[in-house]
Amino acid sequence: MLLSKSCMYGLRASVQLAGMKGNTYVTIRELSEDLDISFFFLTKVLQRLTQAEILESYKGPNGGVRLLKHPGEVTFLDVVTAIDGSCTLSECALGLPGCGVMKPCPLHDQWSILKENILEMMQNVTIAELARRNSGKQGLDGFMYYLKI
Amino acid sequence: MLLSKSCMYGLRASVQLAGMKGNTYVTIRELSEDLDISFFFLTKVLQRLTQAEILESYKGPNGGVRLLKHPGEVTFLDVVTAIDGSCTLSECALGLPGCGVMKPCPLHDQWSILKENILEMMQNVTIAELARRNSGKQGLDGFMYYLKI
DNA sequence: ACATTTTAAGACACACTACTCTTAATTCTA
DNA sequence: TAGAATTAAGAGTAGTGTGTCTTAAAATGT
Ligand code: SF4
Ligand code: SF4
Repeated sequence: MLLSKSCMYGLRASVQLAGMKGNTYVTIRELSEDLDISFFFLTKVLQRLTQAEILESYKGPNGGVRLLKHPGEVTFLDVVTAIDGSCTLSECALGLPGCGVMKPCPLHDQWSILKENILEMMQNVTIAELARRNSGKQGLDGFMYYLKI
Repeated sequence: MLLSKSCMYGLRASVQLAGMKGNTYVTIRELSEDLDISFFFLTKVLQRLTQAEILESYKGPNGGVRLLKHPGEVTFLDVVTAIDGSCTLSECALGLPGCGVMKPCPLHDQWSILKENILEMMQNVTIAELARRNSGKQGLDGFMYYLKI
């Protein structure tokens, strides 16, 4: 699996938040129900996004989490690195000690291109764009489309 | 990490074997020392390749493992699937339940192309080709180049 | 002040990967 | 036939990711 489950959950939550009108606090309980993710686990994941200053949290009644930055300025990669650390793409094909550009493994030329493509996509796609693509499917809001039925 | 350690080790061993003259049995002990991999762990990994009929093993003195097929007919993907099962690429970006072509997630169009590129590379690159690219580096055989110095 | 709502933080269990070691089975050689 | 070499199979350990729960802290409203 390229991305960890924590990452996927964080992405789903971020996109869901980006797709909501206004930027009010949403409870993690509500998010977890909409996205069909364990409340306890999602709480842990979103704490990392809060620490990374991608989300902002507020305790107490009417509290919850919300996006701290404009969704157009938060990239797919931002969320992934906030959760999984500096990306799962650091090592790769043969995982040789001390490999790299100076000492490329026999797959490096091809592999580094593929890796670059993935990284580029992650850097170019914002959660605002994902939310936009995700809106208005069969009248169901956001990810409900996938989960219901 | 895209590939498991077991996979990387299996690939390194396969490429090393493909790069050797003749197709004689090589002891796992020797392979483990050349590739700087734990003997015990490499034994486990290579057992899977033997079960998958990519390698052939022979017990006793002068025994060891060797390639069963011609290295030009064993792809990168063959080795990966033999070890990690039907590939780490099955799920991906958002890992939504019931997603896919009919119900694409907001990243599917871009992501499926990247995924296809990786799969294509894995299917097109044989261990013979990797061994060829890996030969004759600074006079050191195969992966010794990376490990020594 | 007090009860309620909500996130934060930490402890815990489970599964899986990575790794280690022991024993059994097979084969060769003397 | 005895002993050494070698892989096969299985048990055991450590660490990490995933998931659950409990307690603490903060904010609200009465
Ligand atoms: S040489 Fe390049 S492709 Fe090969 S393992 Fe290192 S970073 Fe990856
Ligand atoms: S819709 Fe496509 S890209 Fe998205 S998670 Fe499913 S298979 Fe992956």
